[in-house]
Amino acid sequence: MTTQTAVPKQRQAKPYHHGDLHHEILCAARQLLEENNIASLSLRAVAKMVGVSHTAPYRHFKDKESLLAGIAAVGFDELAAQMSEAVKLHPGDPAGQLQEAAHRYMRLVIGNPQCVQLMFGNVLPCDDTYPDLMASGDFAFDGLKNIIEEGQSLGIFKAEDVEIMALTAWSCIHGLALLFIGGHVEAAVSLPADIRTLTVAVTTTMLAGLKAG
Amino acid sequence: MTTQTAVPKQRQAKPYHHGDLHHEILCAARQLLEENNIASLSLRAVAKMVGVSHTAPYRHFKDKESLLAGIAAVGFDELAAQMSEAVKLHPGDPAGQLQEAAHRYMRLVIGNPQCVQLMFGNVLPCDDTYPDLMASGDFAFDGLKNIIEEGQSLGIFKAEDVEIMALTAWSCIHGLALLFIGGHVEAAVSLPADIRTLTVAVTTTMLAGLKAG
DNA sequence: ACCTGAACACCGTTCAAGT
DNA sequence: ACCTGAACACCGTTCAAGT
Repeated sequence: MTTQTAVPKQRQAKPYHHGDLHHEILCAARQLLEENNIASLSLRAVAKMVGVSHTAPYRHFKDKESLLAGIAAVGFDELAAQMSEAVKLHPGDPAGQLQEAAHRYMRLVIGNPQCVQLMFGNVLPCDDTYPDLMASGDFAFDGLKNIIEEGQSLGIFKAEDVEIMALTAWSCIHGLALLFIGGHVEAAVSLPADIRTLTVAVTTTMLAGLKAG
Repeated sequence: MTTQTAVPKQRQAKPYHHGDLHHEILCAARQLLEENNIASLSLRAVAKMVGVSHTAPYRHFKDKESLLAGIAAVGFDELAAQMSEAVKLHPGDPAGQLQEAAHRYMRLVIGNPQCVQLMFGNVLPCDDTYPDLMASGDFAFDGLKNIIEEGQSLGIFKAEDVEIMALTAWSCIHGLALLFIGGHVEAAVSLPADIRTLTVAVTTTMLAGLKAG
């Protein structure tokens, strides 16, 4: 009996259930979220998909809201990763970094529309209930500010308030992305509605406003 | 008995119930929507607030979704009204019209954040299930295009694609408004976070990009 | 015509109980 | 420690029945 108890726990064949239920619930919830909309995501459906009882998720998430916050946090992490990737791809070229970041922002939003609605749609509280939620968002915004500052020091961007210029750039592409996934761009623009063309056009106009006269 | 039946129906003291239950339900739903978030709006709570049974709303709205679409339609109507108001206030001054429209857009979004999330948050289907929903949105966008065209004919805006320029302007202010009500602007911008200042700054930059070189 | 009440299937959450 | 099943209050929706 003493030798049996020495066997490492994680090597036992599915002792009760999964090895990483936390992660599995998060993945299943993300998938179900994108399949329908955010209102019809049910904790019980997530549990059924993973194959556990409908009360099992409460071991890993305090709330339904807490699970939603977990999904949103993954989304913000991916957003921050895309932004730093855009910076790396165009060293010394702030305008190119901004264009690249815009395209990646659009691609991420269009690829995960419901997750984006969760991240930006006033579903989670803005206060510090979920501290790690906003952390990645702030990180992404810091990257944006760095791009603006580099452009200013190179003399190609106007020498105005960095935060406001960064916010302007963010607003532009964020607005386009959200209007697009809401179907409002297709309703408004008659001709091509090609995502890449639209992104280039909007970003170019925005850049023209940011650039030094 | 015959004289009694001649009394107009709407004068009888609350014969069964209200005179305009449709409108009352819509108003109560709007109020409850803004008090909490969109997920926790319940048809039964609306019915209780109005003072009817929880099945009465089904006489006036096919669905919960149909009620939500009704709320969103009111929002789009108000948006369109604000936009045409902005045009009237600054005749012959497209740049001023755009600034005015931006301020009114911001005010409306900040005043009814949950309604805006309903209008633009991928809650309702994009297809023609609710035809009058997008109609007001299109009307507002047409007004925006008219402003751009007037600016082009006056020679103060670039002579590029009107729809894309209008979409750029819309994206800018829409993005700022949605980031603001999501609490992301306060998290990002350190200093004033004054709405009017931000709106002027973002709109000015956007206008600089739209203007002819 | 317009509204009600019972009924059904679903949901989030809690809690004592199982291994 | 981790998971289950019964239980509770709530929800959207339907339908036969009331005035």
